[in-house]
Amino acid sequence: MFNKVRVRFAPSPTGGLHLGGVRTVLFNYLFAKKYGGDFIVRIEDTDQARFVAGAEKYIFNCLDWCGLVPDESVLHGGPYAPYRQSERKESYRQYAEQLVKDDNAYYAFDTPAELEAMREKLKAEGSNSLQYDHRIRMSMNNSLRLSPAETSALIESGTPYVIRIKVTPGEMLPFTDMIRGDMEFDTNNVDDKVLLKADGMPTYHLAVVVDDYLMKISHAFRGEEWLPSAPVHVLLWKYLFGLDEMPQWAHLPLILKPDGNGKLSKRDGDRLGFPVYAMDWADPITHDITKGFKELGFLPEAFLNLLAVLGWNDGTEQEIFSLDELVDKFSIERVHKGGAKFDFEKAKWFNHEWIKKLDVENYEQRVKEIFESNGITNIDDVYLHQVMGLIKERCTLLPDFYTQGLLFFQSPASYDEASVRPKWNDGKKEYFSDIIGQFENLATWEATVIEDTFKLLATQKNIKAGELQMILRVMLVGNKTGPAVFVIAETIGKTATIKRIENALAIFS
RNA sequence: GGCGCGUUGGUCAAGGGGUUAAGACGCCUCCCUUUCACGGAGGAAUCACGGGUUCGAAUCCCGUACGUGCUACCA
Repeated sequence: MFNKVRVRFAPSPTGGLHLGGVRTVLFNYLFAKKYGGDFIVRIEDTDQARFVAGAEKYIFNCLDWCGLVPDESVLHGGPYAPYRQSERKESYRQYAEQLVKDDNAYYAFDTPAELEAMREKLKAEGSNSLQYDHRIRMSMNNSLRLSPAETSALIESGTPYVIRIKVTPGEMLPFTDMIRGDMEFDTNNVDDKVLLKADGMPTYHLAVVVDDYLMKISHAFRGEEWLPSAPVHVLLWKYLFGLDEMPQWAHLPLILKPDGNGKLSKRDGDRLGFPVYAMDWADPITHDITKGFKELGFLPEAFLNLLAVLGWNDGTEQEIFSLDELVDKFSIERVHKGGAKFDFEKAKWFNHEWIKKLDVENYEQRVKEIFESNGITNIDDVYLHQVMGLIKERCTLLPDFYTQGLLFFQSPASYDEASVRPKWNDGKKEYFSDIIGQFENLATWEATVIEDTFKLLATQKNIKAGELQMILRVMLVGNKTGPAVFVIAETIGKTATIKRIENALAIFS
């Protein structure tokens, strides 16, 4: 066991960063910070066919937005560089060859067509296992069956080959998972996985084990989908470095689709109208953009919060947690075993709560950008700040500040006449003509003063103040929504208030 | 098909032999406000099924069902 807690997040840059990925990073981060350990980000780019240019940079952008800063990574440096697997290629081969030497692995020359034929044959025979394993390896084209001379002849002639692990059947492999407790795997069901590919790149199986050892990883968190291949990793540790050095594992539950069945995927987001990626992901080839939580108007605090409580809770009724609180309260034992369906409605609720909780200073720059992208420029920062304070409790997503706040920047484009017409008459018309004059004469323009003036005239004219108030609201806002009407009047100012009443009067009369 | 993992309201979930089975989201009603929202008070809705073990099971055991994952020279 290593002395210091060292955890790692190891994404493969093949596209956007989805919810499950961010949650894995988050749990890694919380665990590392809780125990004063190191949080390492290593890039798993051994699959050149699926590697996507720009994806690595994108991943770091997402981490940056979330505030999950690595202690060691490609970007941040560290004592165990390089942190990109493609740059560690040679060291993997060395370990693979060592395994062969120790008779724990072997060379295999089977072509893809031969492998396919093998599976077809097994299927035809009604076998319930289509794996390349102890049952069939002696009938395949590998160094186990071939003589040493035949093997070296093939290698020297440049025949492509892979290195496969040699799994000894009939063994029970014990294994402890931090979330699931003690488990056991029967090696009879474990196949001879490829460790080193024909192109010289390692597969994930070899690379994680070697890197975890070399980078002194003490705890490893990954998705539940890795559970079936855990015995391969345990075996590799046993063969290469000894089980005592193996990190402790935690297999995280999956995040599932809200409807139907299955793991949440990018397609579900498109189909159901919510994001599954942390930030906008632009496909470099098709240029399709997949929406991200950030761009949709989520706060990073809310995003992290909702992810943390998907599959974990601290046992109390608390649901809103800051990152610091999470570091303090996180415990791996309280992570669930079962997958959780993602609920976008609840996700929005978290954002709403965080918008209310945080001072607007934390996000006013982003809101300003939203206004500007909608053509509202020359915004006064102090005024925007004031407006945001007035409407924050009715905003769920950041763009709501635009829809809710536009009335403070522009006169209504249209009016809810259906609400006004039934109440409209000459008395009301006269009232509003008169109120303009009274407003003009007010020395102080404050909500309470405006309200008093407004109600006094109503009493004098013997008109119900409530009805007038509704009409005033439609005059100023265009519809029956928004904060307290006299506060709106105060905020937009005397001139604008009078102007808007005059505009509306012209239309209603 | 084989193997693994899981299963408390629609969703997230607490609870790990004796509880009126918490709480949250969403939904509904009411109050506040002559608006919407916030806030407050209520409501409907749950232990997958079948067997055990036990005085007693949502909790322990077995089976079944269902869900989900893996079964690539992908991670």
